Amino acid sequence: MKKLIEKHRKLGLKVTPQRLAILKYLDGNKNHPSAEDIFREIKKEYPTVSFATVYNTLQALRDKGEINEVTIDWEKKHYDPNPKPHHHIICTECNKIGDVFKDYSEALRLPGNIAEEFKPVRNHINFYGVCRDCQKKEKRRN
Amino acid sequence: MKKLIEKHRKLGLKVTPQRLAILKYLDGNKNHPSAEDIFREIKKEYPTVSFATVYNTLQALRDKGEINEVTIDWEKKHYDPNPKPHHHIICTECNKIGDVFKDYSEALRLPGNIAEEFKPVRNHINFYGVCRDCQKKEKRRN
DNA sequence: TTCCAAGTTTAGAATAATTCTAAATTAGGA
DNA sequence: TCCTAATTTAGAATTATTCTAAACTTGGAA
Repeated sequence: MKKLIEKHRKLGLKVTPQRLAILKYLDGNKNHPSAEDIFREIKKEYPTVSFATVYNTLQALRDKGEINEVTIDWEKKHYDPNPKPHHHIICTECNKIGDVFKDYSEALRLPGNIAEEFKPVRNHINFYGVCRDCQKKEKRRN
Repeated sequence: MKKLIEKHRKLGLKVTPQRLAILKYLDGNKNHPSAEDIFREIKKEYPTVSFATVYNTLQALRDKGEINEVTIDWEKKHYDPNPKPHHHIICTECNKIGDVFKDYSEALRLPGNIAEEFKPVRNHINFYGVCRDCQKKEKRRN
């Protein structure tokens, strides 16, 4: 709590109550919330909070490298407070997102012809699959 | 031309003039056009064509597996008439998209813990980099 | 060749995530 | 305590995409 505040002051971010609420909500959160998820949560404590505040804060945190924008869901961005690079898997049935902590970088060399056209900087793997819950539902249907 | 028509009739798609124009525009196109790119092109020949037609056709083709939706650009979808699975690289400066034809699937095993939670079905790698033109521009600026 | 049902096209409205605006407020260093 | 730069807010704007419902076409069948 104190640490959260100090950490963000040091980053040059003013710590407003709304921001603090967002920081607390994100801290350690493994659910890959969307901006709306965050907005709804913060609204409970600060009923007048606006979407702009949520987006502003998320952008500031992203620019400071504190959070990752997750773009595996075409519908909307999700936010991941784990700034360590990693990959994601999404359930094609329910859109649940999971983390994939494994460094594949050795294997991800670009073929020569395209390496001439582009200087690669980073990469991200999107895995698509079916989560446990949806596998169960599938079975029930059959 | 004749082949394009026959091929799509066989897929159960009615071949209208607008569709044929879209098919011809996409055939062999390596530029990863967006829906708007396609719309603007078709509009030259069919000034009353609507976005709905472009999107309908693209969806039909996608559902038949004839084209791939490319989602590497968060701003908008792009369309790739090469139905063979492959990966993409996007220039972080100008959003130009390139194809990466290499099968990485052997290397992309999921770690055990996440494999218990999700049954993987497919994957797609997004590479981010800087294209030749933008590398040149960068140099000029320095 | 003609007919017709199912599929397609169209203009425009609707949707939804995100960004912008400009005025009011607040954090936090001096 | 003050002050300025950053932040918040409500609401409007933006943008890609989807939806709607009426009019029109396609292509197989009679």
